[in-house]
Amino acid sequence: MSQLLTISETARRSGVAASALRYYEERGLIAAAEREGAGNHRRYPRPVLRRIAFIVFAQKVGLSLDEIAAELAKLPPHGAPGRKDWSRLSATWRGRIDERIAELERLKEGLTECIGCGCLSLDRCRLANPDDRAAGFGSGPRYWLGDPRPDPPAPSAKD
Amino acid sequence: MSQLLTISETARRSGVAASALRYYEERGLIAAAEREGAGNHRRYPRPVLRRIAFIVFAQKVGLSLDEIAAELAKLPPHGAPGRKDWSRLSATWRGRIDERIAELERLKEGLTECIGCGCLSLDRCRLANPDDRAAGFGSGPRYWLGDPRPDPPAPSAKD
DNA sequence: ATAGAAGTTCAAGTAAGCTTGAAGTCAAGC
DNA sequence: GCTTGACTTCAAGCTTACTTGAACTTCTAT
Repeated sequence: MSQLLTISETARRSGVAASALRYYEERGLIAAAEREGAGNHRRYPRPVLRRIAFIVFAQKVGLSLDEIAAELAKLPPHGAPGRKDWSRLSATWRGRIDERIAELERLKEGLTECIGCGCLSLDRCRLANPDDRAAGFGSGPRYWLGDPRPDPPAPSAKD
Repeated sequence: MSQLLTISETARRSGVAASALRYYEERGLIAAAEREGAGNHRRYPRPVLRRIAFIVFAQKVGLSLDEIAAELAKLPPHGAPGRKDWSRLSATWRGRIDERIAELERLKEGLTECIGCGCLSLDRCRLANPDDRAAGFGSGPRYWLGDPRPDPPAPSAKD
């Protein structure tokens, strides 16, 4: 077993399906070595495993593949993120994670206060919890996802 | 303006697009009143607004429309959840929210410990952070989403 | 030399949660 | 009575992140 890994070995060792690896390659997140002399088969240099670990981790943080691709593009094509890359990223990611946690905390509050009271008012909830879907959490109706509201909520009888 | 709301009014007041409301109705999450005498136009009883608020909130908590439908099915067709429904639900939901928060905290830890050290090892990350994608957080490669691993990670040279 | 495992590409399918478009109906105001 | 806008249904499209299948090639072991 050489320096270069076959796709199935990479899949086995990373825990990511071969089809996903091909997909990542197509999207430019990872790259195989020259295929010369390998009969058109992919051969991945070992550091690809770190790149894959990076991808999986970043997805858990909530980044899309596009965003991850943008980060990986700052590295050499076959390089994996090192210490300094991490210190740069970890600040950003930590911020993102904290935002998500904060959102969840607000939801928990809403569970008792805004909604537990029995009013379950959209107006109130929106006040207590404005625009917090922007982080790409869940899917939901598109208005709430950052589209411009066509009309502000009418100041009407409580519903 | 009567007891019954048109779809566009409901949309405006709930902040949810009319198309989404029709979709919710199709999925059985909400129901219009009899359409007799309204020329086949939908008329929603006022409590639908609370049901919609419920739906939006539940989505933020991370429930799928199927799960939300299951909850709403326990209510009368035009009724909105009241105090007692909430106290039943809030325990469950709070648990879910707490799980997600815990996962995010683990990720934050991984940011410094497991990965910040420079190893960025899949094996280590998996040990520190096992199977935590089950909550439907993010998408990622399917193996990590609860599919059986075809093979345990080989105890090999560190990568 | 040849079976069978593993690899390749490309197109199409999947899932969720909607949105959009086409084609037609209904209703209110002038 | 006619236009305009709101409404209807139904089918198809969109997005993300992959998976699956078909048809074919290549490596590995016997």
